[in-house]
Amino acid sequence: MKKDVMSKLLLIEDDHTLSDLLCEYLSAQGCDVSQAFDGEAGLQLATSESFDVILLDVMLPVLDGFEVLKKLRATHLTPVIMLTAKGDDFDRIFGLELGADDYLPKPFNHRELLARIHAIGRRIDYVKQASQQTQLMNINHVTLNESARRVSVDGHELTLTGTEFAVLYQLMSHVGKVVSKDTLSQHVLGRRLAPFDRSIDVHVSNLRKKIAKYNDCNCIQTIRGSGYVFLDQ
Amino acid sequence: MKKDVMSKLLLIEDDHTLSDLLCEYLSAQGCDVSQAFDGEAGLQLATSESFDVILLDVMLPVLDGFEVLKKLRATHLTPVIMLTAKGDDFDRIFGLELGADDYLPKPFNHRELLARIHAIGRRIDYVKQASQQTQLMNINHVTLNESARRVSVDGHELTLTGTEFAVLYQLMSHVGKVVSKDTLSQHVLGRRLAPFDRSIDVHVSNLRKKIAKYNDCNCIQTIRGSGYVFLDQ
DNA sequence: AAGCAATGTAAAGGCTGTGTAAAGATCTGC
DNA sequence: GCAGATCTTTACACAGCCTTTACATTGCTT
Repeated sequence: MKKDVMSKLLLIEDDHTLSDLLCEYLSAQGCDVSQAFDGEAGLQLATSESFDVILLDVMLPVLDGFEVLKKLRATHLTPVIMLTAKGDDFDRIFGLELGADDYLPKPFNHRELLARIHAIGRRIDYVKQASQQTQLMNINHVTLNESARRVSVDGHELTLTGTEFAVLYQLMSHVGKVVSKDTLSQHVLGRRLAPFDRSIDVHVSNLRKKIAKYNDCNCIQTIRGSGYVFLDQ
Repeated sequence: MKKDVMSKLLLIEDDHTLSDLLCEYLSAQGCDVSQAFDGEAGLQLATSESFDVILLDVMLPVLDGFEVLKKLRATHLTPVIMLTAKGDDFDRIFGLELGADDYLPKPFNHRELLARIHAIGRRIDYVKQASQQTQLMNINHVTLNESARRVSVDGHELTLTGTEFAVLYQLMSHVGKVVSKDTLSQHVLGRRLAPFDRSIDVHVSNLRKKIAKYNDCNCIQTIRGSGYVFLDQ
């Protein structure tokens, strides 16, 4: 929901002045921006780290933007917004058909760029959210009914608070996957996890206690330094 | 990939001539297009059926495009591409910040519109695909599950510390390539490698010991003076 | 072969993340 | 405005594990 902040971006642009300017603006808007100044360096970075969005200039030394995009798409699905001085249709269409997500002709308004970055992030969040929706889950002795907001353990109904339910729902809808405390905090409490904030720990502790009353399956495991995971089996 | 054909579209546009023209073109390209000629009718259709993408003109009778978008977003997450005669920045930014996925100023090339429709469809497919498949690496007897943070050797589950997992992940995601200690230190420990810092060596040592317990494949090799490499087979 | 630098690895603090009880703050329904 | 429920903060105990240290070993250079 508040993913707006902290997009991890890669800016591939050979004009140092423009690159620094953009970098400064986007950083001020809460993005984490990495820079590359030619196609090869950009591709190298793009394939070795993972970014939320890549901003890719078309006119680049060493390897041009289209080449970078083509090679990147051979292995990676990272969203790409192409930037270009050339404003003609053909270029735009070519970029989009090669697999770019968006295309922004220079000169552009910085705020429009940010808005387009957000648009892509938002769409991805929506789809992820939609694809994880399930009504009734029954995993490892625990049954969770999403729409009725009810949970039972081996048939024994639990009395959970809203937050406890939300935590359990997050964990159960990602069975077997580690869910970070930050993710939990954002989805359950609606805020980033602040240092020394122990709320999530306490909710998990209470949740475990309530579940353990009827079955000591230890279904909620701690992954030190990473988060919590709901175990299947 | 094969989503190219048969996108289900809703075109909300009051100019009948343009609407029919677009409709004809998009249909010829294999899209299933519904038409609405004012904002209210469009919103009605948009909320009662489900579309892959909605093409929304800004200047509309009864309810303008922004209003339609705002009301639609209250309940639906359908992708929206806004179309407008007004080319100014503010309009575009406003639309994007309201929740539009893309923004295309008139007059536009039909092929560009199609390319942008496809770009959105493609992104959605990618995300769906990515969010339902667990990232599994299986190299040289070692299986690593990224999202669950679990590792097994010939089927035997390993108990790794967070740092050991991170080191192994770095090495395995660059199979066959030498990863320098400095790179490892930066990605795994979050700091440059300082002189006399032996942490990485120790973690690699512990990792090897744990893996060797189940299979002495010596998959992690030392490249003296350069770093470490995870060997395939 | 000697010497040096890079690496392997066991062991020992010491720091950090986590569990949990209890107190304090905030919300909610009446 | 009150009472009860719920959430957050605080505090302390504890375990895990990261780093350091020290010494052994390896491999390259001359």
